[in-house]
Amino acid sequence: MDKTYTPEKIESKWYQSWEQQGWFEPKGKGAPYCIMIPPPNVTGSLHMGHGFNNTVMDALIRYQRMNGRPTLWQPGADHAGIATQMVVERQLNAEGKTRHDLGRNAFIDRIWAWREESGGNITRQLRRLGSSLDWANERFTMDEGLSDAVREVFVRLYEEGLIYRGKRLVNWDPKLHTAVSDLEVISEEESGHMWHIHYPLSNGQGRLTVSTTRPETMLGDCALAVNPEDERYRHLIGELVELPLTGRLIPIVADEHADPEFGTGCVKITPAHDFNDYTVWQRHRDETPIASQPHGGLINILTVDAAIRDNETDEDQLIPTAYIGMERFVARKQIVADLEAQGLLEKVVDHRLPVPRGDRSGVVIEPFLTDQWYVKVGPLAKPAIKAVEDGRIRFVPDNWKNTYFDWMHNIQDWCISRQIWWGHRIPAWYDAEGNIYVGRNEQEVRDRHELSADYPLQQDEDVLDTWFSSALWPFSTLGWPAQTERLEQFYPGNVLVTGFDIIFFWVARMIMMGMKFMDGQVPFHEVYIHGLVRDADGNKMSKSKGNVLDPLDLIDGIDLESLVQKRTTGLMQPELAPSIEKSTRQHFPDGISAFGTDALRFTFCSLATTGRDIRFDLGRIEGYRNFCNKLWNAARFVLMNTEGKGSLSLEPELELGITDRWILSLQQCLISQVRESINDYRFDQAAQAIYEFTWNEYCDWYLELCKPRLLSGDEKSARVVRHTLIQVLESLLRLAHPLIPFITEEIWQRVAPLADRAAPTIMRQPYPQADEQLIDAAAEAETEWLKGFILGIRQVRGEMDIPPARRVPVLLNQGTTLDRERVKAHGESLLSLARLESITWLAEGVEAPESATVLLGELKILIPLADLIDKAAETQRLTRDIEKHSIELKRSEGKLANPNFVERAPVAVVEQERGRVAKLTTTIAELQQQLAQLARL
RNA sequence: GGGUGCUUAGCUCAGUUGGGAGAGCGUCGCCUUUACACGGCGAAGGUCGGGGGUUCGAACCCCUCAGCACCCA
Repeated sequence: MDKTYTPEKIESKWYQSWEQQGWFEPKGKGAPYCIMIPPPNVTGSLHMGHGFNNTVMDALIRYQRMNGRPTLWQPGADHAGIATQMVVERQLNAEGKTRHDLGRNAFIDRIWAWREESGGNITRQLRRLGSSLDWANERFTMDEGLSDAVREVFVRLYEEGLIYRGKRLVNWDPKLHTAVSDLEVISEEESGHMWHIHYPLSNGQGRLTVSTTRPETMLGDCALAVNPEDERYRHLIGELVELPLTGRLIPIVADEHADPEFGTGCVKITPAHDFNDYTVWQRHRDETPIASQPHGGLINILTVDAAIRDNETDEDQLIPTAYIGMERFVARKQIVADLEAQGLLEKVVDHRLPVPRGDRSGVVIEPFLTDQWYVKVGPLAKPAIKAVEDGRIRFVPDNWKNTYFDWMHNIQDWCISRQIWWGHRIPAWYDAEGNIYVGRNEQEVRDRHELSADYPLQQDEDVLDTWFSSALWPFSTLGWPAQTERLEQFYPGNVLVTGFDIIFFWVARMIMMGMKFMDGQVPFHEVYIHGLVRDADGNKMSKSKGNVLDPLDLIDGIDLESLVQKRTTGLMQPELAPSIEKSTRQHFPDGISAFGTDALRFTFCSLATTGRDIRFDLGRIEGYRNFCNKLWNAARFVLMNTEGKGSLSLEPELELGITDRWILSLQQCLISQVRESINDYRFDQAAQAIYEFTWNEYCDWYLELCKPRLLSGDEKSARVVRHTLIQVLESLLRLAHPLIPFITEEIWQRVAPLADRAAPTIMRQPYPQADEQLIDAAAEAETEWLKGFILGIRQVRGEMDIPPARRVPVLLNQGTTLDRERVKAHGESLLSLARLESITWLAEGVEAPESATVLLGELKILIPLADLIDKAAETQRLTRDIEKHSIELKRSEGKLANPNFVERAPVAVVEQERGRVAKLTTTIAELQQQLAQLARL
């Protein structure tokens, strides 16, 4: 083995071999275990969140696979309708073309071509992460099978009346020219203004002042509203005002939507361009003054580009000619200017307001009146709520169910149509009369409705929301609507692993759809919600902030210039490049060095606590790379001492020593702990337990304790050591494999034959199980004594700056028979680990020389000062020690002096306190005696 | 406005049912001791956000205040 752990040498080789041998496929009998991958966007690339998410899933999958269960981790990607279309449109733009130049079919061909090119990116990343996905059954939401499922679900829901088409206000993205769902709109507070505008009363007796943040929409006003309780305006209800710039007369209505505290307390109602106004309009639309407005008051004034539209032939001058064709913000400026010129603008005040933006395009979303398809969610939500309420689905951590319930209880109908080309085309056909025919395909529609082959039908131009197909993922990937064996075996899945950001988008919808189409069976029994990966400063990682990290860059490393390059190209807002470059240079002055997959995975695991934010800083991953190196070198040591050294089995004539029994005992404890932690999704605890055992017990103590035994010439003892070294390491490798698959496989291949366990892969070896027989409290106690002895001496050495090369003599005084036995038994270990020159029992009645003292229970360990130790330093050390202990003693005595404590606290606690006092008292006495002696000499 | 979560060592975070606060990184000493300097040994460092309450006893339970973050309207 190489002296230093070099991950790149082992990682690609093993993954290829695993995949080729088919070890990722579900095999065997027993209870199946299944996880569906949250499908990444096919054209995207994995970010740290994916890395984290997939590490956790792979750890679970490898764990269960080693437990012998037929294990399926279902891979695949979704088609990411809007995002993907945007990418390809940008490519076209760069060529000076638009999608309309190509036409629908050619454009879609082009997207498929792009998918071929970019889809491999994600799967390559997943492979580099070590993900043991069942690649032979990879799925894509636009594949034929999954598209069948989409059509089937659409038709069935439509036939049940759970999908309908309606003209509604939607969130309209004026850049992408499509409706988007509520969830795809991000509302954040931005600086804006509040305009106070005068609307003259039609009777010439004054005016009413309204406050608005969107003056340009006034062209579509159908009323003003005041609060019915508002004394200031009550007398005006029912009167008419003149809508400035248009001359149209509109009524003043009473509605609670008008907040007397907000602005002037008088608000304009523009139902076609504001969701709240729309509901106001619904309440008042039957009242004549509003009903008699053009279009019944529901007046749209914008084009799909969010520019002021032209008048229709029968509308006369509804929209003033001056503004026609103006983009919305240009129109705003002009309208405000015109109002001001007419003396109708009272004032403009600065105002912070939430501005809705499309999560893909970044432009301000416009409420817009269009025909769209909706899913009526209420009836689907009911059983989905119940499933979580009665525990058929469990959220981990549990409190996320509240988030789920909140949303499910207030759920809105889901707008599922998108005015784009890339996606599942809505299986609805129209005839010239406006009839709608829904079916699995055109032929079915014709057959069902007895339409002749030449009867003209036009398919709906729109496609479905990507999440519509993602919602079917847990069963569509398994072959549904066909009743396949895989579906039978792996639905429902065991756990869904995801971040909390898509509980609404995806988790809830999967539950609804799964239960609807799989006979009420939930799609998974547990939902493990983990935190979101953030940068070292706690900021969300995003391309526009320029703080994203590619997991592969942590695995392979990247130099600074390439990193800057990567972060500053392809930006939606190129003007951010300089600041991104600056902060990148600041955060990564030397670029990123190569840490390897295992170190990255171990880091992710150790960050998997119950919190919601996961800050990722390089210090952590570096530490775990060092851990891998430690494991590597420990293995190297073990192999150096075991390979070619004859039989390593525990022959009958051999007997385990104390420390052998000790490390084996600890390991059983570790195994239970790790199993428990993984079962609870506490990968941080699993990782920490493995780290701690490997480094702080196995390497720091067991390996060190082995050295003198291997060199002692006692062949029996050496054989026992070799046996134990290899057994513990072999088991440890299996235990750690789900977290760090590559290094464990690489080492295991060398180690397993020595432990009589040779096999083609560690992946399909049994996961370790604690053996109660090996738990050995006596060995643990004795080893603790041994460690205490050594630590005491090391402490003195450390504090006195005695170099390790300098061996020191030690005198022992007092102590019990047990101490004498133990000193005898572990003499070699003590000499070696504490770097002693000699151990001598002080003869009866002989005065001890000037010494530094360590207390180990009754035993006094003396290190003669000679020329080693500074008397003043030792005095200081003792004094400080006495002080420390005295403070503790005082506290304990205080407690015991309180009768309430003695009476009411449990006996064990009181006893513990008494024991503490006794021990501290003698310790302090000993130390004081030592101090006095030192002073006397 | 409603909701959720957070505040523990310089930094990032653990902390089981209430019974003497821990880790990693960083810092400071000593050390090329033959697996490992991606290392070894030792050390320093905390009023557990503030205040109040319950309790014999609170980082943990309750109330309150402050700050931060996120979600929903």
